Amino acid sequence: MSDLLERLRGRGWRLTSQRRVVAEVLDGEHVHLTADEVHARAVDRLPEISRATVYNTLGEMVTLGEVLEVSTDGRAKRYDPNAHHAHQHLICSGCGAIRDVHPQGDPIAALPANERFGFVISGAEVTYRGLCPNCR
Amino acid sequence: MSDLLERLRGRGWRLTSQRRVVAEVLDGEHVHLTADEVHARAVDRLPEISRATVYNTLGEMVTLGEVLEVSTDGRAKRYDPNAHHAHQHLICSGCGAIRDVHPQGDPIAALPANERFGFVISGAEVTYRGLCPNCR
DNA sequence: TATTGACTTAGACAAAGTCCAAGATAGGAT
DNA sequence: ATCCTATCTTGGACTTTGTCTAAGTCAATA
Repeated sequence: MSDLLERLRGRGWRLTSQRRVVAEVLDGEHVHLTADEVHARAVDRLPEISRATVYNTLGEMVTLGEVLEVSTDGRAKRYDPNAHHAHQHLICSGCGAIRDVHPQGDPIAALPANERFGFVISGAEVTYRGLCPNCR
Repeated sequence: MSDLLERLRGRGWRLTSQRRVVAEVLDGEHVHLTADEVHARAVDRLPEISRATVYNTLGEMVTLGEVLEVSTDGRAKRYDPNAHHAHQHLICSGCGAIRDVHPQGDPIAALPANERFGFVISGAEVTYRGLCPNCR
């Protein structure tokens, strides 16, 4: 069983075939899929799995902090199973390709106290935009 | 006429009443409105303006670099007329409030060459998350 | 293996955004 | 000043993305 499922089971999740398949799809390809892309791949393995279940399952994984939601383009959300390794994203403005990247330093440290307006900061997401070698 | 409209006119835009109203709405409130919120406010001034025109107009302003699109929560895109002053966003996880913030340093400089994968980087967006004083 | 609350399903619904063909109009040409 | 025409706008249908509900199913415990 994948690490992901094992962690979820440890939190009281029922281990259903549907959840297993969603986890396998996320673990299997290290790309950033949309919910409907996850559903399409899940259907290959479990033809009767419903869209609602895929949406529910992804949402729960996000709530439990096992998967990250990435809003890349204002269209469909994408799901990133790499939640336990801090990283940011680099997106090609031409073809939409996404790479995980690791900038130096902590972006939160770059925000001075007088720019925090009394907020308690919990995180920072950095999205780099550019053109990949193919689209240049 | 607003600076925004003047710049757009300089680029060959026809100055229609609809575009004037959209620009006025964006200039008038320095908040980050969704397209439908812009439409609702535009209807107050020009009752027959259509949703499609508001979407078109905002999209063109974004293409021309006069307005920024901000994907805050994976739902509706928000539009930020402050495109000519570099800034980032701080979003309250509780109530969704958005503040413009100005972190120190250039986030692009934090991405080492060996993490660029041959991309030509054109920009970086930083989204800080946290809880505002009211939601704490 | 019986029970039960959690899970899944299909389909309706909602929200956000795009597309199209027909009509209107800004701004240059006359 | 008026005409012309490419550009712009409109309403409505359509698509995409996501949520909700009620009824049926099943994993895990006893």
